[in-house]
Amino acid sequence: MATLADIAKRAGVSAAVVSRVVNGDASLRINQETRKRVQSAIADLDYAPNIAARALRSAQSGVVALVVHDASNPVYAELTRGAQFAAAEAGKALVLADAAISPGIADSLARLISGNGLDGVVIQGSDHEADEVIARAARQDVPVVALQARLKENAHLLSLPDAAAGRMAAHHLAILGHDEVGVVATGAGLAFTESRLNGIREVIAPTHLVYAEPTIDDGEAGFADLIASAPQTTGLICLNILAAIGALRVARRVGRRVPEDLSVIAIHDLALAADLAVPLTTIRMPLFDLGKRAIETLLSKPLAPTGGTMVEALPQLILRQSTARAP
Amino acid sequence: MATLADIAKRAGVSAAVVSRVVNGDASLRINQETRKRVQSAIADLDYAPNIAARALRSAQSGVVALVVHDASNPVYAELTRGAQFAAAEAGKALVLADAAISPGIADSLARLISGNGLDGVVIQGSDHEADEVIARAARQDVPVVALQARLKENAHLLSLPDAAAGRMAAHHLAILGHDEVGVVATGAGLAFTESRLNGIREVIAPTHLVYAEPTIDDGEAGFADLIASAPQTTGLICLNILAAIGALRVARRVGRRVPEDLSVIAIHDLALAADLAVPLTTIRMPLFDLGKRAIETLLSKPLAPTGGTMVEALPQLILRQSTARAP
DNA sequence: GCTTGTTGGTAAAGCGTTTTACCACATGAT
DNA sequence: ATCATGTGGTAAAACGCTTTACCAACAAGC
Repeated sequence: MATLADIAKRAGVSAAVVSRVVNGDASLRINQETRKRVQSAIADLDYAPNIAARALRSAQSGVVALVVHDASNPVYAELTRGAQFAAAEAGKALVLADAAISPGIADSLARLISGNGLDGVVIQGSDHEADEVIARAARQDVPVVALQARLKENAHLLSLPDAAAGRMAAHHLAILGHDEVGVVATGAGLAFTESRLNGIREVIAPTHLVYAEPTIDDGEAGFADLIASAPQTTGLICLNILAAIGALRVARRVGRRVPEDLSVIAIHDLALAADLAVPLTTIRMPLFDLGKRAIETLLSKPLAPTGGTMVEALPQLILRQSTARAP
Repeated sequence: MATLADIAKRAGVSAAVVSRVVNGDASLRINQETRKRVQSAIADLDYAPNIAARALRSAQSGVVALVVHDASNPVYAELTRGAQFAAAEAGKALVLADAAISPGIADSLARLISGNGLDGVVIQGSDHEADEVIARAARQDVPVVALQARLKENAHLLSLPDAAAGRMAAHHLAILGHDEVGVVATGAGLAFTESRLNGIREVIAPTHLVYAEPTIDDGEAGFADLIASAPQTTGLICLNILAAIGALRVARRVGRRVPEDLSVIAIHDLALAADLAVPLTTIRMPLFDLGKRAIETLLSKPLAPTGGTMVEALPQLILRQSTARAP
């Protein structure tokens, strides 16, 4: 409502002074009296700088975007929270874009980016849309942090400790004596999937591997295939907890008792995992940290150029009742 | 990168023409040839209008905010998705603010609002922070849609069919013959809680009522109280599914079999409800619609002034295995 | 020759900030 | 007097767009 000029008039100074007071310009030499006058004028008139004018002048929008490919996946809720936390901390607004829910989101983002409406974008998933957004961002010198993706040109890559998670899951089954271990993998062809699988392979050699989408339904189908072709399986690692829940459904249907006949461990944790028909043993991943670090990395100047880093926090084994000694 | 002036120069016209072409100004009389020239200049230079300049000039930011009080609550994920859908549809960016995760979010929002950075805000929950935001928005003529709240000055209220949900839940237990029905209510003092309770009371008279927060832990504590003071209870209505999951934990702990000894029905549905130790019978609420309608209402001109409406979609009974005939 | 209308545009004033340069004035030292 | 040295500011030009008015040129009607 009130503008810089209004404040200036009321305080009997020029707009420039007000601007520099508001922004805490250290190079401004000002009398304490004058500064007080300006400050009370600001308080009196309840002044707040116009966002658009500031953005126009300074070529900084104060907005960052988080693109996820499916926000309804509860696993990513933590990620989003972490990102929100860091964005709030940095005084930036976070806009959320869900590729699944908003078709053509890549276009809108591209328009935002081209129009200088974004100070940075965090992008999760590495499909065609993501590539498009990254390319666009690169041309405008908008920093990009890619999560859990393959190393890209023009983007800083941030990863979870996926190999460690794989190792942990495999190790847990190994010490329980399982030597017929199947894997339901999700995210075929994605970098983090490979890391998890490599982690597993460092410890044991899985006897069977199927790919599925990270959903309950698809985990169901995937594990049905697996158990049909490898009925001797006594241990199962699911790279995603939703897929594991699907697998649990199948196990019950085909009469495998969990954990007596079959041990199941999943990557990613959920509060509700404790309340499932069989409380699920999981590897909790530091997703909050991932989201937080993503925004922090994005906003750090200078942005580490096209590098790759991993969040420091470690995965954590959450022991519940879906795993036991091999029969 | 390219500006209006660049396009104008390349097409041999004035910037005004380019602007009006870009915005599809119907009152612009222009030769087809000229229009083509402008359009190809735009394509050639890959022009996109500068968001900030446009926002400054037109006093419209193209951004709407959605404030939820806890985004980690899976129940509200659907709400958020609906809002995103509608925002994308309308070509607006949606910024997400989580009161739980970002302390002082009210202040940041206030600053955004005062700085003309928001075209509207949807706010869920009705605590002090919410009131503050609403008051601020009102002073700047920024439209507000309040969800599931008490009717406010200066805000348009949008509700779920809460009374119907209450009726449905109660009716379901009633026809199963339950006459000792307890209620774990959430959101003490909130309007939608009262509506749900009223809906229940239209059908049956609950024999016992406790209040809890809509979390698993609190549901646990709440139902523990209830069953201690009203051990004859055979039917339980939880106004929130997380609370119901907590109640299920207690039931197991104290040796009440669900549904043989105790029938449990909850408001709000979750995909995972089917995979719980006892698959939970629920009333699914049209949360996606609520989010979608919220944004649509916000953006409709003129905004229905300070009224109240309800989403049209009805609650839906999702029958699973936590309810049965009264013993 | 005058009005009247139509076509196809243009000029220029902002919108509210930020920032770079510049400057008036006072004080003290030479 | 003059020169330096602060002190405490100011002027004005952008930033890129939208929009209101206005207008030149030409044709048609009479």
